[in-house]
Order: sequence, then C-alpha cells, then structure tokens
Amino acid sequence: MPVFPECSRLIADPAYCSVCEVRKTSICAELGADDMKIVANTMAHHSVREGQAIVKQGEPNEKLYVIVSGTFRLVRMLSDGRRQITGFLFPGDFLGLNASHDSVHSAEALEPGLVCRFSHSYLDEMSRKYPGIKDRLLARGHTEMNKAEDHIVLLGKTNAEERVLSFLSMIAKKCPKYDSGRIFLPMPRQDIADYLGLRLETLSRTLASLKKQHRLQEVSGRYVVVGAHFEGVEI
Amino acid sequence: MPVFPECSRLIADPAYCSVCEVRKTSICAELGADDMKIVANTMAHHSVREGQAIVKQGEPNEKLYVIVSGTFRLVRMLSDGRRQITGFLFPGDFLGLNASHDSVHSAEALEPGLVCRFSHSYLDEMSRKYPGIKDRLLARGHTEMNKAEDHIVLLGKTNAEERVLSFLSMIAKKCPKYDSGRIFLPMPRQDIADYLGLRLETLSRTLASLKKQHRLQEVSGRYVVVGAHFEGVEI
DNA sequence: CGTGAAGTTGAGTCCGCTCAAACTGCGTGG
DNA sequence: CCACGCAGTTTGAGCGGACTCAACTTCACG
Repeated sequence: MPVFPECSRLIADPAYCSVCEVRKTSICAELGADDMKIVANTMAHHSVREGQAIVKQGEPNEKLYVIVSGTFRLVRMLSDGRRQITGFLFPGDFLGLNASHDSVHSAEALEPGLVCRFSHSYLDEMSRKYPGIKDRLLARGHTEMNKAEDHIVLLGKTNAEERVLSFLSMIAKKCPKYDSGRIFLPMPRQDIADYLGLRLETLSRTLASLKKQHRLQEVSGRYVVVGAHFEGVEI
Repeated sequence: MPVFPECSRLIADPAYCSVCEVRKTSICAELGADDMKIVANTMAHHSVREGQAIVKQGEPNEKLYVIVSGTFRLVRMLSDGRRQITGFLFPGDFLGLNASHDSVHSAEALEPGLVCRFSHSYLDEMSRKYPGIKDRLLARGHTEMNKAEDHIVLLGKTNAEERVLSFLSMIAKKCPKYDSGRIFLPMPRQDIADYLGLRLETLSRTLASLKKQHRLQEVSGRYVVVGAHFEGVEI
C-alpha cells in the first residue's frame, strides 16, 4: 500500500496568530490589531496529543476552543455503556460555545493537533468591545445546527449503504480530496460505526460490498478511493 | 374513549404581549417598556391554521418566529421523496434564527396556533439597543443544539422500543402530563415514525407491544397513558 | 349510512445484529 | 531476522427484528 500524505493536518509550526490558518473564519477576525497582539501573546496555540480530551462529558464548559489543526471526535457515553459519536470537529470548528451548562460530550483528539483557547469571561469582555464577536458565535452556532440536522437526516436513513456513502461524502468535503478521489479517514472504524449508528461489522461489510459493486475503487485501512460517479451522493 | 383536553394548546385569546405566555423566555423579555409597547402594536400574534407552513424548505429565512401556542413539525424532504422530521416546536421555541441562509426545512402547524414574527432587520436594530437579545438568541441556539444532539442519540439507538420510549419521554416533558400519566400526541403516527427513523407499521406494532407488556397502560389514537414505572426512561 | 384518511394487524422476506474466528499491520523483544 | 502479541479490521454463519406489501379496522365527517 502506498503511503499517502495525511490531508487533515495543517502546517502550524509558528504558534503565532498572524499565520493562523483558521483566523479569518474565527472570532479573532473581529479583533483590532492591538487586541490581536494581546491574544497572540496570551493564548497562542495549545498542542493536543492524540487521544487527549480537551473537553470532558459532565465537566463544566469553562473555555471556548477553536480547532486550528487536527481532527476531534465528539463522544457521548450513555448510562447503559453505549457510545454515540455525535460529530467530528475539523480545523475552523468551535467547541464549548455553551458556557452555562456542563458539557454533554467529550471531545477527543484523533491525531495530534493545535487548538486555541478562550475563557468565556475573557470572551464576554472582548465582545463588549467588539460586538461582532457575538455574531460570529451565532453564525457558528447555526452551522453547528445544520451539521447536526444533516446527521439526523443521515441516521434517519434506514439502510447501511446510504449511511456509509453519506458519511464518506461528508468527510470528502471536509478533507480535501487528492487526485483520483482518495479520502483519508482520520478515525478508526469503531468511531465511524458509532457515528452512523451501525455495528462495526456492518460498516466493514458495507464497505466491502461497495467495493465489490465498484462504487468504491479501493478500501484499505484509513484510505478510501471513491469511484468516478461518486459526486452525486447527497448528505 | 374519554375526551381529554388538549394539553399543548395555551390560552392566548387577547393578542397583546402583556399576557403572552412565552414572553419571559423569549427575546421580548429584554425590551424596555416603551419598545415593548411598539412591539405589541406592530407585531402582535399571528394565528396559524392547522397544516399551514410558516417557513418553507428552500425559501429565504426572512423572519424570526417565536411559537406562542400550538405545536409545529420541522420537515425535511429529501430529493428521493423521503421525509425526515428533524424536530418539533413547542410554545417558547424559536424558528428561523439563521437569517443568512435559505431554510433547510419547512415548519408546519400540527394544530391551530399563534406565533410572533420579527424581521431580522428589525431584530438587528433592536439588538443594537438591547445587546441582551443576542445572548438570548445564543442561549436558544444552545438549547436547539442540545435537542438536536438528543435526537441524534435517540436515532443511534438500534431498537424500535427504545426509540419510542425516548420519544414518549420527550413529549411527556414538553406536554404537561395530566394525572395518571396521560400524554397527548399532537402529531399523527407518520410524523412520529419519520421523526424516529422507523416505518409507520413498526411504530404501531411497537406501541402495541409496549401495551401488551404493560409498560404502557393505554394506547388509543392521540393519547397514551404511561405506566407507573415510566419515569426512568432516559432520552 | 358511505367515503376516505388514519391507524392496526398479518405474513413473509431481507438486512443488520450477534457471536465467533481469522486476518492484517505494527511494534517489541528474542 | 523471525516470533510474538496486540489492536484494529475483516469475514463467516445463523438469528431476529424491522421492512414490505397487503388487508383489515377505526374514526371523522359529509
């Protein structure tokens, strides 16, 4: 198997905001040059190890996180031991918007990554100075909401094949495809299964079946190569 | 079968904001007395017929709606003709928060109801005067998000029985129970099925099975009477 | 009554789940 | 270098639950 480059990891070596990949879509875009400097000095990027949880289910939501690089899974453990992945976070996404309540899920890094962290009190202070920050937060809330609705529609689909194709279509959008439709999956099969409401084995079988039907050209570990007529798949 | 009163219909005859049932949880709570008077005069309550869509999928989100009374379903039609109910709206809920995009779903009245309507431009104007309005909108966005996540968890559950019980539990919370655990379902079976990702027949069979098991005392049309040990059901 | 919409019930099929075993890639240590 | 273990993934066989299609019942309303 050839070694593909990992597509979801961004270049983020210099931990200065001026070169931040997601700044233009983040709340920082609202800040003036002077405050930007303060932010750059005080909160730079925090690196996150693979597997590390930046937010834990049941613990208070003290900070707002902006994903700079890396991918995260949102995990909700149910009282009966089952696990539901409620979403994945990609660079530019926010986490911990809801300051007032305890977190309903954990956010765990699927690979080493970088995040930016703001305490909600600091955010309140800043948003008095820059009211546009709240608009950013509102807008982000809406895109989160739309993602959640897409997930609902996906789970409403009864058959496994459709769910898997919808999922691949979603990931393909997030994770820029390389030539010939290669998609890198940053998460293990169990996470995908828990996201799709399917058993691990069913997911595996469905992928195999799609390959046999030539709707997927290649399924090999973390990489999937989609066929030419893949574009039509809707979320 | 006895005729139960409909529990989701609120008294809302005088269309004046001063007696509005949901004002304290709505954005209006932020307004000063003078502006409140203007709102009362200009936007009072709009009545909605059963079946009427206040928002249509694919059309621009021009207004923000606050549900004053009645119940609404959020319907998303897929290109292949299937239907997914992404949620239900109850008094106090908001609709059309996302001004910038076309609506991803239709909102249809399940029974005659009242709504309050604000154009987004008016809302922007007001929120400059009362910054707390944006906080209200943010907070509402969070509760919407939590509802969506609960729905995701519900759909992730594989078996029909659990989904139906979770659904009943949700409705019971929204719709104040009468003595001896009577729950009124404002929506037809097909809507419940489309909400739960189940077939109509499966829903019907599951309800019958729950009754046979004495986990539901009574299932009759739009009314369900839950047993004594129903409380433990989690979303 | 008759009619149509909404809901229930029945029979049979198929798909996804369960339990189990095998396979793969990968790092460690002999 | 291979043996070994381990976690992640795939494959197999059989079962059961949800779907499909269909008929039936119930209810609201003229």
